[in-house]
Amino acid sequence: MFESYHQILKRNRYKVTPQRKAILEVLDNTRGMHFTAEEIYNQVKKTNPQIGIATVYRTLELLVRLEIVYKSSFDEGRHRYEFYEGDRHFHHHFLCNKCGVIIEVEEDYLCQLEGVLEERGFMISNHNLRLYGLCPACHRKEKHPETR
Amino acid sequence: MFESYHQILKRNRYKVTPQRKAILEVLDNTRGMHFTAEEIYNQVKKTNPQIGIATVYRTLELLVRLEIVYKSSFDEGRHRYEFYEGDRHFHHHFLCNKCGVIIEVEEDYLCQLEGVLEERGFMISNHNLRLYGLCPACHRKEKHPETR
DNA sequence: ACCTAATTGATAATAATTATCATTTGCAAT
DNA sequence: ATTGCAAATGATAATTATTATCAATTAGGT
Ligand SMILES: [Zn+2]
Ligand SMILES: [Zn+2]
Ligand SMILES: [Zn+2]
Ligand SMILES: [Zn+2]
Repeated sequence: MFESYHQILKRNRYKVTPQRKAILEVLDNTRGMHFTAEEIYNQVKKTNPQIGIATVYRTLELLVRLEIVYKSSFDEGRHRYEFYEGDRHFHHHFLCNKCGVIIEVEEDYLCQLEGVLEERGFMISNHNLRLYGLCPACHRKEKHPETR
Repeated sequence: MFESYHQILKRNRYKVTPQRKAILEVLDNTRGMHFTAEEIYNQVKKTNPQIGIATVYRTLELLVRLEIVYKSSFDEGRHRYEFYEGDRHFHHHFLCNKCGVIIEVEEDYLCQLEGVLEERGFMISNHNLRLYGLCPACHRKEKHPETR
């Protein structure tokens, strides 16, 4: 599984450097999280203190190009990265307006809409859906404020 | 209709300046379009050559705060603005991978997904969906390249 | 062990957006 | 109509995420 990223790099004639391995390891250890380049940089520095942030940006772009990593914007003025789990139709993200948590939503439910559009002549290759509101914890607190 | 924006500004004790009127007018004349701050700046300069781009940014932020204007990111490294048509559940956007056109999609089709999440304890207040692929024109050309 | 093109780290450059601040102005009260 | 002043503006500096540059280092094939 971790070996396979090694293979993908070799197959595309990219070198397997300690920096690239360290960045892949951080991403692998934080599945389900959505980290910024700087957050990944700070994680990687723990094991590779000499690494430069330019290498982190370059490596992330490479991994995005190789479709190993998915790059998202949640409109915060910077990007977040996570392992690409291999679905062309990627999972959705729920963002809590109160606590800021990002929760992944695996259900698709867009097939119907995409079907309508394809009947209309579109070809849909991907989608990006963000849902906003209150996560269950914040929603519960809002309904029962006395339990705070 | 244009009067109402005047009213909204006054009601919230903001001054109705020529710059704000000019920016609202540009947005009003380009409904269905999705312009960047700079594009709006260039439009407004035609009637108000003295305007500064800082005023455009400030006014757009104000209008977003007043929920008159909606601000979107299409991951191009800058934002785009359009009149908020008053729906809390905003229309979707289709982006053509080939010609770059942005087409609005009015159909919702997210109620089912949002219902599932609300059963799970979430409260969904808004969503943001971007669809990617080929617009009908580009899709047709791809299927019949000889007609180019 | 050697060679060389790829990679790295430091840092400068870029570009969108925001902050600063002196000047101007909308508008409410006179 | 005139005045007073907080709000708004325009010019521009600052900020911030990201990209480009380039000399030094290194992975991986020979
Ligand atoms: Zn929450
Ligand atoms: Zn995710
Ligand atoms: Zn197209
Ligand atoms: Zn739109």
